[in-house]
Amino acid sequence: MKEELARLIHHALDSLVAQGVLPSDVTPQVQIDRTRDKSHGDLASNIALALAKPAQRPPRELASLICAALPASPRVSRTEIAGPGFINFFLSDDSNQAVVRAILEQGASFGHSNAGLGRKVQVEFVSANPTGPLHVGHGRGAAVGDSICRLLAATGWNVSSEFYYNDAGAQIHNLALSVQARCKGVGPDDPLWPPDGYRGDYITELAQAYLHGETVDAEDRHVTGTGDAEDLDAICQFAVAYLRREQDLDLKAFAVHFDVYFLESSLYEDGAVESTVARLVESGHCFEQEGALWLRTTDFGDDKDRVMRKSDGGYTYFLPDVAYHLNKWQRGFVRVINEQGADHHSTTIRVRAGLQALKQGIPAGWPDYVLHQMVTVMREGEEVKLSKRAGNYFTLRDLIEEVGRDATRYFLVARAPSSQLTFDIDLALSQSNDNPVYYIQYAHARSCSVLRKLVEQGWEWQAQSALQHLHQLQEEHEKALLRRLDHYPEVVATAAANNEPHTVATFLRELAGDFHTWYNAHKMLVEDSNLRDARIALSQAAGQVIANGLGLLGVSAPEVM
RNA sequence: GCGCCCGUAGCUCAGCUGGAUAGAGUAACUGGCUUCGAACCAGUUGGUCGGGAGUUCGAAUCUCUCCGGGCGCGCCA
Repeated sequence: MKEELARLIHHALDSLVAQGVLPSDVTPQVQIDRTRDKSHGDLASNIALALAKPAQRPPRELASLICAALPASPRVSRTEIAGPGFINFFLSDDSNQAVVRAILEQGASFGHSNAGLGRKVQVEFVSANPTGPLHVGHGRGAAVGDSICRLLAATGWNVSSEFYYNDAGAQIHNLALSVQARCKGVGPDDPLWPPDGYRGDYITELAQAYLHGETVDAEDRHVTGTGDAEDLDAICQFAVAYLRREQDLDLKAFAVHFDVYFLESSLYEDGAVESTVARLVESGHCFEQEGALWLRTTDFGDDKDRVMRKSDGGYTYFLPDVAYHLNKWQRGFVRVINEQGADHHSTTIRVRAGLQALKQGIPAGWPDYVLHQMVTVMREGEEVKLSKRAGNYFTLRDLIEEVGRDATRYFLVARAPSSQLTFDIDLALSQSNDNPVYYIQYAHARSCSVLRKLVEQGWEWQAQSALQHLHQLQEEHEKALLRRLDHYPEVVATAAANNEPHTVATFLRELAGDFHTWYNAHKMLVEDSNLRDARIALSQAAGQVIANGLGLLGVSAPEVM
């Protein structure tokens, strides 16, 4: 519809140029917005305000000239000039009601588009090291990252989700030492306890499983404990598999799936790290100092240079990061989105700098980063501390078990990632019935319920014939709902383009509100069969869009609650 | 000290890449179920969009500056 209006306006502007009202050298950006207030019509353009200066005419006068030059369209019922010079467009009933037909015909694919053109996009998220349970911060990453995947798939991208983890570094060594200590009956308060050991209770359980010779089936590996407390390598293998499996279970409970698990160790095994170093040296952006090899990342906007290879010969994490992202580029992902906690934000400029130094033709802003701010968990008015090495965890699993998957996902994805999030457990528990997610699901359940009721009363309803009667929808509440539904494809497209799944959540809250308001104001199962058909069609359409939108957030749309 | 993020109603947060009178939820108060599901709806109260300056027809939104909070500043990952 916006395109249609833009075409009409361009047509009008052309004729004004021909009349000499407008100078011929202006190339206006025609902007068309949805109006916030329905008394301003359905759509509005600020074109007269923007062109007032080059045209040397007052905006309102110019607006009336533009309106006069607009070609007639069956989709526009009238125009109006308002405020400082806005042109407001009131769309025809046919135009507004057409969305119901589109929704019922397209069903689950309504709102989908093809902006991605089938191109390859990768979304990397969670990427927790297998050293402990997933906490709520990981949950936020999972909810946001997974929704971004769903949005991209809905907008025509060929999506691959990826989980990157370190299975061989210093933290993993600490993990193995911690498990070994527990195997030997050494606790955190013992002098023999490893200095940076993991103190959580899950380490004890892990050690027991290892000693009992349990077999662990994780997503990408299967390991049986040998029970040998002296074999640190065996302990390490088992511990990684064990915690991977725990994380798998959490992610499964959260309805999050990964296409690829990428191991940091593979970058060393296949020589990617070495070849990356060689290429960087070749680039001329490296230098040696105090026995270490540095990359001059300040050449690419970093505030200080970075060490790649330490004086002891080992690599810093920076280098595998660059090698990993080169690998992503080589796999053909024209777009990559890294969803991470904001505490990693300093890596963004570094990774991009490293990629630029490689001179592989990688765009300067590649990859995208979505950085979510910290999640603070409150319980009984106090902050729950999330310390990795202390025992007092509050895990993602705990949260899902307490408030449910749907509510957890909705809460974690409904806020802009750039805002800090306070997750109040008591609130989520005690007022779980007032959760926005239930409010939205209830609207969906109601639309299903009405259809059931209709059948119970012996009436029939068929989409095809109902669509003949859409002109019956004349109530203001119905028009508001139609406007909202029509907005949905644009919400999805914008959310996908900007990596902003929370805007879908906001939209759904508003849509559900429109639905509930209408539902309470007007009876659907009326005697007038034409009106009844039309209202059920609208109700079905609203239910469909709610289901589609919730699907993008990984939240279920139950038919009965 | 430097970098990134944030500051909007008592509380939790939206605000569509600069638009018209800044919105929801929650809390408080007042109403609405013999009628399709009251997990709902209608209404009232609640604001110096942290302060100040700038850019322009127009700023919560962009720029600068100050104040306040979070995160990060390692030859750790």
